[in-house]
Amino acid sequence: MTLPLPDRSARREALLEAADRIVQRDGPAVSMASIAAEAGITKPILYRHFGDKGGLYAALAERHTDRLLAALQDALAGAGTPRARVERTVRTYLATIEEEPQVYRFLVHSAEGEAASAHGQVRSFLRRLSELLAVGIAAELGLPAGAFRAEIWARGIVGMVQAAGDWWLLEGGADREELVGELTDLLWGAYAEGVRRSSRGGGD
Amino acid sequence: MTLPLPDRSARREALLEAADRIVQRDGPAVSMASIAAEAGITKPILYRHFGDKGGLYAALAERHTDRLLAALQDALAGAGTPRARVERTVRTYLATIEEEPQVYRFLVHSAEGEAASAHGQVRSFLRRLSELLAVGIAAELGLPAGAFRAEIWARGIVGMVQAAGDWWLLEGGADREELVGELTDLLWGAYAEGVRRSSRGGGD
DNA sequence: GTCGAGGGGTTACCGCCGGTAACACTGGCG
DNA sequence: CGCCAGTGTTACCGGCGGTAACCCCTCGAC
Repeated sequence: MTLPLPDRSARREALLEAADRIVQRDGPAVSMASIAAEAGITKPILYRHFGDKGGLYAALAERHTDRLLAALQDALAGAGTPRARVERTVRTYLATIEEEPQVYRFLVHSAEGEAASAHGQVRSFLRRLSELLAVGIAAELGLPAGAFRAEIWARGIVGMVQAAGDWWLLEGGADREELVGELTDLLWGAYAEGVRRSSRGGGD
Repeated sequence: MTLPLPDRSARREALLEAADRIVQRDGPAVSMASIAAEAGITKPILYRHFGDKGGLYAALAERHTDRLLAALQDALAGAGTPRARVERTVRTYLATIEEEPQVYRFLVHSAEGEAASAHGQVRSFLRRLSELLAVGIAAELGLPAGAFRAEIWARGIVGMVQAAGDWWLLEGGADREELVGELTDLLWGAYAEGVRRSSRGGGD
């Protein structure tokens, strides 16, 4: 391997996959030593690659976050009536957290306290999702970027779906379609009210 | 003091107040040693009183949770139109988290990971709030206790307000009344849609 | 071939945490 | 006086995140 990036990058990728395995097996509260053991190396190598625990968590979260956000964006931006798009997005979210609950727990739980890396804040999954949604909502309602209303709505909607999904997940995870229906109704009601109010005037 | 509870209870109260001071000063991630130092004693006494860190956190959270839940219940159950009651409840919630952000952070953050006491799960603030709201919603919609819809709604509503409030708080905390208005609109729209759908049939 | 230089890897450590065992002090009681 | 119970302390354990110091293997220069 005499590539521009000899094997640093591949090594890093392998380490992240090892970390991923161990997180999926033992949950998000995992020690650096156990990750290193899973990767067949020792701690200092991990630290040379990622700086500190926050750095590793951030790198690990970024991969999953990118993937999940892309899926959600596709679901929301696809074809269909607005209501169908909302429903599809909710379904995508719930299906993902049901299929990979450990990943989901890691993403939601990691940014709180654990993953405050030394160099710069880690924009967590929920934060990035909210930011994306805020842009979409502002566009949908004809509000300027960064409008207070759009920001609040995005945070509120994300929080609603996250909280409901969280409860549903640890309650057993049955009846996914029923949950999709309920959440879509809730969001749709809120959305309709918002459109009504927004078209009535008062942007920011 | 020759009361039925000699001074065990008073001592415990004093320890909790010391813990409260130190949490309000240093945030929710506080060591047992520093709490003990603030109380003027050493660690083993703390452990004799509360078992483990989770026990102390649970006792500390319970006081604040009881108080906050009572205030919210009063706000929701008071006089006025349904919309006014929702608005008043949201305002109460936001005012509280604005006035005591450290307490709020402690309540929301503590139950996640840190405060899993050895003897029994700690029903966190958000969980208790959701349970209360679920009962109220089920009654309001004429659904049986524990109905899936009421549970989902309660979790979703709590999550929405919590997420929006959280963002607003760390974004500077300006314009509380505007946030109250936005959240009330959102919740009201969702609620109206739900009533419509619920009266149309389909309970659980 | 021999010798340095360098870098990937390890061991062994630090300080802090939650949690606990074992000991010291002090007062009542026969 | 000896004894006991309770209360508080010191001193420790294992494990964590994080790091310093060393070790050894390779590679190029002479």
